[in-house]
Amino acid sequence: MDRAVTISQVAALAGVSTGTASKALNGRGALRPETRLRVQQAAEQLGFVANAAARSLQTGRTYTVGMITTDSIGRFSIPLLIGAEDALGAGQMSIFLCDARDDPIREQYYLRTLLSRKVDGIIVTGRRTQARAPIGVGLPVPVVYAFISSADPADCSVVPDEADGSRRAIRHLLAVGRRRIALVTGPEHHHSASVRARAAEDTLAAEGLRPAVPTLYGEWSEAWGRQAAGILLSTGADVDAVFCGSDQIARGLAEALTKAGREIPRDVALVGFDNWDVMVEGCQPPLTSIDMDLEGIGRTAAEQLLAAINGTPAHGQHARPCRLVPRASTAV
Amino acid sequence: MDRAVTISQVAALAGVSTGTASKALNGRGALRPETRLRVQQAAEQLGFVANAAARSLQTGRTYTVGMITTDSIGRFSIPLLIGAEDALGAGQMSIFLCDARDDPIREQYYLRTLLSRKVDGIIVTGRRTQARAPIGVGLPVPVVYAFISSADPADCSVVPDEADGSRRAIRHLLAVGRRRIALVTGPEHHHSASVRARAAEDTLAAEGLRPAVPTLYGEWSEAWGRQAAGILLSTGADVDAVFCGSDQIARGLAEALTKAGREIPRDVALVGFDNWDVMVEGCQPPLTSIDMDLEGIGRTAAEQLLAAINGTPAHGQHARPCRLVPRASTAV
DNA sequence: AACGCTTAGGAAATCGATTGCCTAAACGCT
DNA sequence: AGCGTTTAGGCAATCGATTTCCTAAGCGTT
Repeated sequence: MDRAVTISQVAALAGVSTGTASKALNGRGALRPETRLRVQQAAEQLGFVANAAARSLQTGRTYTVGMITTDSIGRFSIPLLIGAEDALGAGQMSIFLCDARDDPIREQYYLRTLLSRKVDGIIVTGRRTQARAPIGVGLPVPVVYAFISSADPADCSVVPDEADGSRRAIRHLLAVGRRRIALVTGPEHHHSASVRARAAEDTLAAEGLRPAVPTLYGEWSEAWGRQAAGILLSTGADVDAVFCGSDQIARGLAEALTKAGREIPRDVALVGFDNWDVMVEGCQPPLTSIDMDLEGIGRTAAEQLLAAINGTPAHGQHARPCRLVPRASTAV
Repeated sequence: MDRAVTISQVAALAGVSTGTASKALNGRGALRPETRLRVQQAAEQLGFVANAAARSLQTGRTYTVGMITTDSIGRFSIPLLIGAEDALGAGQMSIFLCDARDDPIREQYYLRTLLSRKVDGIIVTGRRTQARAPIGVGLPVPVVYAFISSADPADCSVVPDEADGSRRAIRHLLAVGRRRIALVTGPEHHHSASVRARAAEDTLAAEGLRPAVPTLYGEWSEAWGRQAAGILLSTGADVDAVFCGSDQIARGLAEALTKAGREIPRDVALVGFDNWDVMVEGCQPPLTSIDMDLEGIGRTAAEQLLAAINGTPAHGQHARPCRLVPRASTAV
């Protein structure tokens, strides 16, 4: 545990004033190249690292951003975080991660903390059931919502275009020759579930088709997928494909259908949603799925935040397209 | 975007000096209760939040810690992070999350950044095949390794006692009457795989038993689990239980065994490792598993870090016991 | 030689909060 | 009434780096 090195020590070693040392290290001012070099070597020798607090006190910038996950840090937050880090890391910014755990009190507490730390901006994220209330109004720093969206249209939100994902899934199933397509998804009150289902239905309708059976709403679990398989089988409906609201549902369905003697994809083709590695690869056969490109969303959100920090804020909701990743569960 | 409120504005509004305002807000000095209240109300009214940079410049403490994940932020990092946040949040500290992505250059870069931000301490985490080299020597702040351990025994590491987990798994299988137990796990060169396997073998040996077949090493995947099932069946060995090195392996095994007509747990009991919710619950039947209590490890690591920050550092490797979570796959 | 101009680098203010020291007022005591 | 003691709160230094302004030295020119 050494003692921290300050710029005055560097200046002293190089035989200059602290002001000159600062200029030398930051490439400012008019200095002889030789002096500059001398200071840099002194800094190197002492292992000098500038105190960020002192610097930000002077400059007003901290080069930090806060990331508040409103519900718990989960599977979805990781790629978002990685994407954001990518975009920010290049600009040398650090991220404060705050897990509000779906508690408004915690959320406001974290917001306060971030403001006291004078972050340059804030990214708000979380799994969405629907648009959320803005985290604050008249905040002294820009805020960008990622994955989740703000109810205030003046706020900047970056979200996946889930309807686009659904359309891709349905078009893909149609392209591989399926026509009797069923939809199995999560809770009806969940924004993602209803948006995805509706877009799928609309895409079918555009082809003059309807779901093979009325859309089945349930939960986001494998258990529900298995249960839904039973329901589908029991109706006797002649289904040749199922578009699922999540990979977990798809996987449960795959398991139960296989057990009941249906062969995937020959008898029934399957498409999931999320493209969650362990699920799509663990599924038998491997699962075709829709990828929301969460990393891209994280990256875009961070870029929007940087733009806002630099004075050119974007507004409104930015929907990013999804991507279909074909695998054996829909192979022709 | 309001302008930030400083303590001088609060002081002015309350009609006192900045020094007095500071004392009033921090409960220091000798002030009339009435004055204190007046300042507090002024602060409230203006929405004053102290500038953390200015404060830390003066006090030397930043109330922030850095968390560096050496390999990518993954499934294991989340509970660790949550645990750490728990322990630190209570003490009002914030966490800088840095993802080094298994790149030593990035790692050193992040270390530098954290030091410039004068974090009070650093938690290093990551999944590793074995103990890692210390992240730095003679650092000006305390460091605690979580989940992963440092090769330097003088460093403080908090890790799961994986051997303990294995013993619990084997004892549980013995307790439910199994004797012909097979072991299927990850790559032999992977520290966790070998430690878990060896502890399991030793526990069996202590009962005068040996694994039903030589330990099968492979990868940490469901695919390997399925493949291993095939191997077990083909040897014709009369196995009545399998202890797997991960939940994914166990799940693959469960699927393949069921398909081959074996009933779980009647014919073969299964124990996994990690207690990963989606795996243990998705498995049919639900999987008995070993929980390493990652949240507890994160919490303990943070507590150790706080202790070190407060001047009483711990040294050496602290192994924390695991927990067996019984489910249907080993039900009697 | 005297003047003006450029260049290199120093001195000091500044950012915002904390804190040690000091002083004026109020109080109690003889 | 006078003196010592307590109390309340102000003043100013401080943390470390940046930045503006300023000055001294060095140069060329006539």
